[in-house]
Amino acid sequence: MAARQRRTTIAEVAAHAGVSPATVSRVMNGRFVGEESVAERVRASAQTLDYSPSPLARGLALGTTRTVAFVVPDLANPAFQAVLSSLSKSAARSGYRVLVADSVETPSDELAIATEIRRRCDAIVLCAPRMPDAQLAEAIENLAPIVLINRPGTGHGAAMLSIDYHAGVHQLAEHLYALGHRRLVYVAGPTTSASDGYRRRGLKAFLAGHEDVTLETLPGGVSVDDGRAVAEAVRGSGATAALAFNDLVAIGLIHGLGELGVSVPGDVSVTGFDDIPYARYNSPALTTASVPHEELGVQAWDRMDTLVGGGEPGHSVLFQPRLEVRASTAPPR
Amino acid sequence: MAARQRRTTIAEVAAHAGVSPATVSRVMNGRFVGEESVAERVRASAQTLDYSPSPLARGLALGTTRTVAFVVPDLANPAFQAVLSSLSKSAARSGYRVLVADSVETPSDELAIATEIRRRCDAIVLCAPRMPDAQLAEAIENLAPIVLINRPGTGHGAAMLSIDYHAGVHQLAEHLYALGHRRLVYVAGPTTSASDGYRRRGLKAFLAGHEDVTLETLPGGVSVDDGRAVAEAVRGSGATAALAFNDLVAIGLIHGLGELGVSVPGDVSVTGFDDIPYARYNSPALTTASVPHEELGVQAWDRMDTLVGGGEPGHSVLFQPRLEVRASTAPPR
DNA sequence: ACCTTGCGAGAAAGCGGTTTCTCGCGGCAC
DNA sequence: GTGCCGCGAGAAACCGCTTTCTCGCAAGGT
Repeated sequence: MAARQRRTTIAEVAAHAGVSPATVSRVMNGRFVGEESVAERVRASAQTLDYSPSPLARGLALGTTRTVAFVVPDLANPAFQAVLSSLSKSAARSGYRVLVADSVETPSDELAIATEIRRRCDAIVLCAPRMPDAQLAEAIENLAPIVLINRPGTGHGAAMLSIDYHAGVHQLAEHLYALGHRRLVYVAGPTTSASDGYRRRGLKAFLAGHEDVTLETLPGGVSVDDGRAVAEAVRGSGATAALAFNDLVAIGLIHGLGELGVSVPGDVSVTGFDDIPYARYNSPALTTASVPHEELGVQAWDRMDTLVGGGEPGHSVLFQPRLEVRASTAPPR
Repeated sequence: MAARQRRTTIAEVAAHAGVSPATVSRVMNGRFVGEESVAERVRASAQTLDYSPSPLARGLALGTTRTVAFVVPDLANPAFQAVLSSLSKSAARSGYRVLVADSVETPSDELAIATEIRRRCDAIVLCAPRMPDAQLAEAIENLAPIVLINRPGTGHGAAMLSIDYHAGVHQLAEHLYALGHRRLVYVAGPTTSASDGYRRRGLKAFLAGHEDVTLETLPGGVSVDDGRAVAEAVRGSGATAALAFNDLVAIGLIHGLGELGVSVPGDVSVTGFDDIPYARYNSPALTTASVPHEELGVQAWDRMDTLVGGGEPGHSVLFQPRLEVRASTAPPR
């Protein structure tokens, strides 16, 4: 490897141009008010020496890094990837970069990870579904400016962008009900996950309005493999339709059922949640609740931007999922 | 929003513990050799004041940020997401974070983006398929330590991790040939993309060994939409099999053909490239060249780690794709 | 001719750490 | 009793940049 670069410093440029570092700084930042010839000389020196200010030193002096953190449970999840991709693009337009981290290997460290990464930047977009409400409320103060994702109702002066899981799962259940299904099974997510809680409550509300429906809940997970693993239990449940925690689980479940010779939607209907890009290309195409992940990223940046500028968090928003009926659901046999 | 936090500084801890900042620094970094009681007092003060050193200030003093950049053409591409996810996990184990950026909105700025983001951190993992060889060679020096992805052969003292597109596409073509296909069409990627060049050369090499095969090349792209858009042209080509630039294009193409009433693999066989997680769940499941993206991320970190430690870039590695035969290919009618 | 203004630009003090250099002090050898 | 050594810990320089403070100097007013 080539010897590590030693970048030219502002002092060198100053010496080269025969001015003080202060002047170079002013010229570089457009705050220079003196003679144009001096500015020109500084610019020429900077050019010649291939100078560009150290973001680190600037950050220290200015107290701002032009970087924001993005922390989610699992970067491998396409839903979060969609948010990240759009957040990164939005931030880039304002000259900000995004620092990423996930807590998949150590769920209990959500707070520690967020705290650590937050110190490296100006603000944080956090999705911490497993952090207890009380702990989160306390953490918000230290993490601010912060945009919280998927924690509807947690309040406490943070900007909040969430998905109405309750409504989404309700819609899915209504859809299945309308098709004629009366025995449902819910393939749950992580039991400690807040968003799983909202789904459960949504289903409970649905059940309250439909006395003729029975619902069984099966422990599931968040990944394709989790879905595949629960296929046998779903078949054993005798249900005619399964609501999966998310699209990944649904896809895994469908293929797991396929391996057991159970056809979808012939024998069992299956629904997902998220509408990841591949939901529509799955075989059969997945009926799901569509979540506007890109919009979430864009809005997250907007909030972030106003917060960093010293603005208020603004109102919480609860994105309404849109029922996306595809081929994985059909009337029961 | 709550007033912006003012973190406690090392000076405050020093004052509180009745020692000098130097001592606090030494204690915090385990370089303290004096009386244990002093260290204990410092630790207690740090605890009380909830002190943690500013990574920014540390970075400036130490000349290291414990951050690496990850720059790719498009963060929305699942292939890159897989690499990022695994890179981030690997880096995290060593206490490093990953800063991301993509150049999808301004392909010509690949170099500018890489240069800018590189200054914020210690090293960079770069995938810049559209950057001219000469420009890249020149840039490497400024960007080092750098791990280059998908630029086999570019050398110049950078660590290089690549996919053997040439071999991969060759395998796919051989597979189609073995099935009996003689009229092929290649749905190309961006013409300025280096990896598209390797694929073209791979196909040319294949053709040289099979005089009875005709190959047409169609302009395509990189996304599902690009694949869908080219469906009509593929049908019009009269070919019995199509090799798509990547899995996304293949998936789009398959569904585009479906809309035109052309069945896959009944009427036309289709292959992809990458083996993204959804390739196997597509309908029909996609025959493709499987690329070890997670492994790429892990290895990228390994290289990075040794480079940052002052080590040598090591040998270039060319990952061999594995032919993954699924349901999207079959003998021609 | 003298005192203000005002402007252009440098000196220096941070930002929050790390690290080299220095120094006081107690213990040991002679 | 004196000199030297070593240890513990503080003073100060430094990382690279920003910004307030300061100052010299030329212009303008009386």
